[in-house]
Amino acid sequence: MPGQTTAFATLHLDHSSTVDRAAEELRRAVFEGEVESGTPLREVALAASLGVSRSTVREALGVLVAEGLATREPHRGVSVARPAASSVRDVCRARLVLEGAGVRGWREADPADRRAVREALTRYTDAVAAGDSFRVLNEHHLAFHVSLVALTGSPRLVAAAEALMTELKLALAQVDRIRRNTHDQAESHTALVELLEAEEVDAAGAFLCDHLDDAAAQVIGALGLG
Amino acid sequence: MPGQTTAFATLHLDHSSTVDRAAEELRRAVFEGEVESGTPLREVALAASLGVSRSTVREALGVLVAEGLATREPHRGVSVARPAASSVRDVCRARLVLEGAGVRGWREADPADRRAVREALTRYTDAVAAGDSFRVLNEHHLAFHVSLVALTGSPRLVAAAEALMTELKLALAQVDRIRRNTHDQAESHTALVELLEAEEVDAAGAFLCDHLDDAAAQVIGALGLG
DNA sequence: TGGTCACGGATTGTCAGACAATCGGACAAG
DNA sequence: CTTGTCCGATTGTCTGACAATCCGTGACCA
Repeated sequence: MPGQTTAFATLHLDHSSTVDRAAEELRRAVFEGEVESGTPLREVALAASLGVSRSTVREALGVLVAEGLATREPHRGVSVARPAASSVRDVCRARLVLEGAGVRGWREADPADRRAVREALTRYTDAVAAGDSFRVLNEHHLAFHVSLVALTGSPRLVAAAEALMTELKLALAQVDRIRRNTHDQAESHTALVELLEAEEVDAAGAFLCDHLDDAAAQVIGALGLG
Repeated sequence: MPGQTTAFATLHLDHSSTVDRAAEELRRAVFEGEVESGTPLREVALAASLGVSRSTVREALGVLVAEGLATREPHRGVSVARPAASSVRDVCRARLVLEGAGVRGWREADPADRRAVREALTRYTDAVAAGDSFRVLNEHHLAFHVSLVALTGSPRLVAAAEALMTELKLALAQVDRIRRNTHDQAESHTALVELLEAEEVDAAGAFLCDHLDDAAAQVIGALGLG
């Protein structure tokens, strides 16, 4: 029966639970900047607002907390996490380790993963050229960096990198009005990939190191945490 | 008012919630090998067994799932995760990146972190010499490896490493009767630290690479997953 | 024989409502 | 300025309920 597995490849069905959708809605609200950092997320209010029960809200809040987007204090509830300068620095240091490992492994990496890096870059630069919204630019930008980690071929490192990016998106959500020069960013990334294509792995690593240092400094500066 | 902050520094109070204790008990049961991998964790049965409500059990199960110790399939419930050969390999590859970063940073690391590595090693070797149980040996062994990651000074990388170790403990729980030669292991770790003390960072990195490859192969072999 | 269908028990996902424990603040008293 | 007490708000946990879903079993039919 050839073709059976590919026959209805375009069909979808939403298998998401109510908790998933609630968590996603909360994430969106956080990234969209609808709730400031530090805002307490009251269970009853959210339940009423989302039209679900308190149990469901509690579970969704647990997801947010596990992702690091919110913090829970016993008997005091969950509030949107407030990014500190130290955590931004730590995220970037950790990223350097993960992405650096990917960059160093460029030569031995799976060709498919290398192709994914190129594609992530073009998606990003295309979005910049198209003048897309700040949020989708961030999305493509961070996806590119994750694709570097994917060069290691390790799903767990990719998952760790995605967790870091989530935390970073939280910080970026607070500075979305402070538009950095995304065009420069895009060029910088193109240069990085060109170094990789030339197999100048060490140079690419050094480049990445500077890039992440810059990123940390910019975000911290924009947050006014100097 | 000098001394106020340090006055009652030794006092403690258990602030753990029922969910925390339930999750801890489940973890213990998993690591102790009381439940095999793949065993379904039924909510009502656990609630009755632990003497808590189903809501509490559900939340505790969510914690286990988030830690990777169990997997949840929609409408099919939570079961103890079954370690695959590929995941063991991936965990070790990821560990190599994290621990390798720590080892490479030995020279620039905080002296306190370096001391912590030495202390973790002696705790491990002491436990081996004292003929401690298999489980506490694993605990000390993995703690040593985490202390290597801590050389990076990044809490997030340490957290990621701890997540990996949790997954490994799950796999090790299944082979605890297959006693590996832990004495060799201890000597191997001592050799690693001696390389570090001599600031032979590259040699230490290569050593670590071999060590982790061995570890992966041993665990996979013991699991009979070839 | 082999495949489809319907049924019933078991389990999860979600809900509603309840109550004690805890927290934060206001306010009085020493 | 510290201590003690009260109160409203909120969380942590429990109980009970119900629809949706899954899985096995057996009937039914080509």
